[in-house]
Amino acid sequence: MSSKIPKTSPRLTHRVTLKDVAHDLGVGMMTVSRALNKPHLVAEPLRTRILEAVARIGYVQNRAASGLASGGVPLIPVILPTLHHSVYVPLLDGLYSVLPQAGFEILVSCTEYLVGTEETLVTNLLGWNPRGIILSGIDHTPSTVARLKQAKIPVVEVMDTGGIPVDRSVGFSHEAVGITAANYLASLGRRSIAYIGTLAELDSRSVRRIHGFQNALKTLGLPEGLVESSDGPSSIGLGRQLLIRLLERQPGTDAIFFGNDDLAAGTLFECQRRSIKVPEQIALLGFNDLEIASEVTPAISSIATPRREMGRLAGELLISHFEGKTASVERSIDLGFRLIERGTTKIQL
Amino acid sequence: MSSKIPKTSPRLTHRVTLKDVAHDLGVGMMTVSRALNKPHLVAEPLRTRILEAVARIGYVQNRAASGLASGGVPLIPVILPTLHHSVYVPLLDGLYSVLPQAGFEILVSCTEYLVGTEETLVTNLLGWNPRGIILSGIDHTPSTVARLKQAKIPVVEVMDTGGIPVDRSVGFSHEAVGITAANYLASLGRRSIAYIGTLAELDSRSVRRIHGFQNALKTLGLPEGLVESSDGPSSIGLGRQLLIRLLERQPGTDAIFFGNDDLAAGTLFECQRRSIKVPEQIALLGFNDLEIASEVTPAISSIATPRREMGRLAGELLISHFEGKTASVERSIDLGFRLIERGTTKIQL
DNA sequence: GCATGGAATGATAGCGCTATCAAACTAAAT
DNA sequence: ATTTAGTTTGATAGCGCTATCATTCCATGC
Repeated sequence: MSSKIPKTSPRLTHRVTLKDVAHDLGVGMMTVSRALNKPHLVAEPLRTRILEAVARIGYVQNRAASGLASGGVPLIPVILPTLHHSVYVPLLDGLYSVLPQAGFEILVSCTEYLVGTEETLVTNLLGWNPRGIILSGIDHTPSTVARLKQAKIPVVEVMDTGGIPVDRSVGFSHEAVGITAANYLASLGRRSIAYIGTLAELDSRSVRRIHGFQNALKTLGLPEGLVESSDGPSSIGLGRQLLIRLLERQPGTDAIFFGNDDLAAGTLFECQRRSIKVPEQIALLGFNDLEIASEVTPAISSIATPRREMGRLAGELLISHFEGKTASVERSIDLGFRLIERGTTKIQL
Repeated sequence: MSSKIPKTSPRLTHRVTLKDVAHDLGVGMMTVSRALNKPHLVAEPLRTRILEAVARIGYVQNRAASGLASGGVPLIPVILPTLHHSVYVPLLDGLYSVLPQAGFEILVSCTEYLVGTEETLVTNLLGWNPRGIILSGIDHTPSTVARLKQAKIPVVEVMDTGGIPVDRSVGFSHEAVGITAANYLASLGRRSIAYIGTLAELDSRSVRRIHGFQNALKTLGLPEGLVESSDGPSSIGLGRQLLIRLLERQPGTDAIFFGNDDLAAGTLFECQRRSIKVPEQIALLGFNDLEIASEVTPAISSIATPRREMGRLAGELLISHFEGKTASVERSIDLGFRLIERGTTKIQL
């Protein structure tokens, strides 16, 4: 025995492998593999013995080996902008409500709106040979798009519509949101309407929202909406700060549309501190319908976005793709949005 | 053409492999692999040519193959309770501030406090052969612990201290938090002190906090603290509801300690709606020092927890382990916490 | 001139698993 | 009994990469 030194290095301590389980039972590796992955292909008595042995020995499938051998990993990477506010969490919820039960694992990554991050992430994530991928937004660098197409896997872009999706997209029109916001605030008789939001370099959705907003104001013959923005992540405190800056620049502002509800909440709190009457003096319209919007007093009017629904649908699109019945669905799905009137735009009885 | 049917199935379309790059340049695969993973081992002119070819051809490393061949994946899975509130996001920030630059990818999973999830997740995640793993909490099923030990990789448990860590732990004592809260509220002259929180089946940290809280009250000779809890995820709205239930059960409550700041905010909002004076009639003490606590008026006193620091330190512990200099550090690190007095416990000038 | 040694590159053998095909066995049909 | 078809199991060949060892090529020093 021990005649030769093994060719391979003494790796991290020897792990239990399929072979160990197979030897233990005196069956072939393939049978064990089947019992685990395609149980219906193994006859009952054997299958039970195998599963029992697997549990007893503590065998855990090596995902790298499995993925390599089978040419792909049952994994769906999701690239979100950030988790620093709760905006994208419902999207994950939606995904989690359908993908795991179809046998897919979800891998969450965030760009934090940093330039170049998406491309790096996409490249890395595709290295796993995932079965599909979910991105947020519809703006990607050309080489990112090339990579995605080269990967020949289904791609779903969420959170936005418009343009030609790489593969499929599920979202809503941010431009339309901006228009709706402007028209609504104008319909309340407001004339000096501003926008408060964050404006990270890569946040083209905000840009489109602002674009729609400004255009609608122009169409209405109203003065150009002042945009007060910062590049930090959206937060309550930032909403406070931006209001202060805004009022310095344009004290007569009588309505504000926000890029996110936490900003609106910050502004509301600052207004209360300064005894500015909301909505009498300034009307506030938030975005995303986060929990805080409905919980403060007065409750913040907001534009609700179908984030959970988007996640669910994105997941379902992928699943139906894998089941081969994908042709029927249109490539770009617009889920719309909903304006919710609350106390910061309407005087409550 | 098409003389033989290939032995292997026509996988997902042929991907660019290392071999393709090597052939393109007329060099060995190993040299390409080195140029990518250990650049210093490849002489300058060749290295540049290789990297150029890689970019031109669009080669992406197959992570499964790489992980299989090298006996592990530069991946650190992190198992958190939930992302449904922003409590754990700073922890991720801390991890992201150190692990990626050391070459590790982070894989986030959540248990959502569901029974059995952690064990399943640990099993699955270990299947990737990660180099280390980060868990939250110090309570795991025996078989989870067995699996972790069997994996022979560094494990860091965050968010809690006490007991014997599987490997290492970084956190603070929830029991001590409970004691501090009770003592502090009592020191303000409060006598009917309650607790409002969530109490998911697996949230042993809440249990320990409540335990410390109740014990401290007993030591002080105060009536047992009423616990009003729910098993849903913590939220502003839930804080409102739980206050309503609490006041029905014990109208004379003059101080409340919360399991999370969003609950405290909900209670504050409900108090304001009901014209209950805070802090005069009821003092509120939150937990975690979330942004909302400092932004509402009156600002909510809270117990700040070092979540970002925990993440950073957990990451650094792993890194130093890989660098072999791990012996010096104690196995369980207590980072403590900090009581922040604000308007909901002290009348502001 | 010829060892000596280091640096750069390449050939080879797996890593642990699954797809494939072949074999063995069973049951039904002829 | 013998074919036919279906079911169950096993042997084998990679998946694409990296660890290892062998080889080649130079510059040194004696």
